[in-house]
Amino acid sequence: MSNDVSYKDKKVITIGVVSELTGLTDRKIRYYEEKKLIFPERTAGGSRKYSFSDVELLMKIADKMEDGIQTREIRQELVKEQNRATKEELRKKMLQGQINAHFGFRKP
Amino acid sequence: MSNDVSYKDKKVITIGVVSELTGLTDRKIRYYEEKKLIFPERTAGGSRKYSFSDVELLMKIADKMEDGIQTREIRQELVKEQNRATKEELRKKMLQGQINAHFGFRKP
DNA sequence: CGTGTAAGGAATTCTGACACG
DNA sequence: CGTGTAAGGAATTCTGACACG
Repeated sequence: MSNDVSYKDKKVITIGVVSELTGLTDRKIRYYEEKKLIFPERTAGGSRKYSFSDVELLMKIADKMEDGIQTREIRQELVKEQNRATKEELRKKMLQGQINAHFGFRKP
Repeated sequence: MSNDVSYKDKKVITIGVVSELTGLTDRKIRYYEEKKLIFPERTAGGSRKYSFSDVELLMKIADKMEDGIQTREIRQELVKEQNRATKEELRKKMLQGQINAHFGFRKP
């Protein structure tokens, strides 16, 4: 189905590199996780791993923090965005279902 | 000019994750570097950083090693590939030069 | 030649807490 | 609330070398 998202969403970057990439301190990055703004995966040993998408999101977060927006609000915005995205995807799937129902669909 | 290559070629993955991703031991990964097959960058502290392209290349290398090909030969193949790519790029640039010469080119 | 491994050390990351404001 | 920092510990990575084949 999807394609090159494989890289952008793969969680492979450790916090030190994320810190370099975003200019944020480790402390801030971990704090935003605590506040549910970001969700890294972990290595077997417990080290955090982030994706390029996470890095982009962290930069957006940094901008909003600079604007004086609280993590609470940012979190709400993110949840809303996520809901919009989920709904959109659902809408697409239902439409596809209609199409399949109309034109029929059999395995080859 | 180029576009989304930004992610694929960005060196951000530490050797432990690369090891997970490729199934190769750290020892092997470092050895292939010693043999000039792969060229990671370094963090300030000296840790190696790889790109997704590097990961892909390592998997290709692993395949060839399984086929009993020596690092020496693999290296030669890689250099040839690189030369082909460089030539191709040069060819494109020269062609573009011809086009600009013919149709003229002024800054707006 | 390609790879495992033990060795010693340095860099990286982790958590929980105190501090300030 | 958001962030810095010192603390102690564990996981990660590094290099050079010996071993085997």
